[in-house]
Amino acid sequence: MRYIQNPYQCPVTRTMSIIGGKWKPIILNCIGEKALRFGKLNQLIPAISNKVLSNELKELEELGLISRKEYSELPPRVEYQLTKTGLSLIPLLHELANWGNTNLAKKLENLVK
Amino acid sequence: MRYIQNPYQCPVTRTMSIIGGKWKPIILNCIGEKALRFGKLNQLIPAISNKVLSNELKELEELGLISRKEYSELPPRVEYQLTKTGLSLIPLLHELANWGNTNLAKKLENLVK
DNA sequence: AATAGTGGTTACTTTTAGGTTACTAGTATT
DNA sequence: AATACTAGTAACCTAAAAGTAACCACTATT
Repeated sequence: MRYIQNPYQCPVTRTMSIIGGKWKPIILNCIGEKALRFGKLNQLIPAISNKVLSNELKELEELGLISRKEYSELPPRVEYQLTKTGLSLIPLLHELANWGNTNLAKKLENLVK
Repeated sequence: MRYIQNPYQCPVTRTMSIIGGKWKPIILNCIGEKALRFGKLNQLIPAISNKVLSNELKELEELGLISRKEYSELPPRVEYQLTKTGLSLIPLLHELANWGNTNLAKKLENLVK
């Protein structure tokens, strides 16, 4: 693999830029196979602000990992779902989680806020 | 999985905190099966400054992903190698790279600097 | 008439990651 | 006597990510 020394061309770093944020893996995992509304996501992830949630959802949509369906009702209803690409990421997220649980559980306990 | 809504307790986010930086996956991948000196790493990854390289290596060492061997010679010689844990991460990095190449190649072309 | 619920936006501030440049100690070389 | 080599460190700076708090339109409910 060439150019791997440059983050902008490193495929791992590029993948990270999609799932590496503070909230993206959590959001993707929360949605899972379901269709969730904005408010529901906000409930499930109470520590995220609606501004950040809004941003992350927009980015995930632009990247083609989630789809946004707006129903013209009142009060408004918007549902978010994983796309096929988004779904294909879930097993990888679980592998990452497993690796972390196996190899870093002790090291990272003190990181927990 | 409980508490996944809080990044500090989310196993994916915790794993990300290890491999999610701009340089860590590149460094891990460069070392691979070899034992590399500081200067050699700096050559292989010319875009990283020695301050940042030094920091990253320290963090990777603290996390138990690489080992640092100092030879008391003059001029000094220090060699970095992946630990068993570090080596176990390599296949995961490749999976991430493959996923990105398959699913994001087009989306991310414009991100390349 | 006021309040609540929905899915956000706006403006501003703080935090964190990463970058730049210069510098160090000790010896060997020219 | 000056310079080079190694593996860094120190002080400072910048840009991006994330957080905070207030606000919006529209309708339904009390």
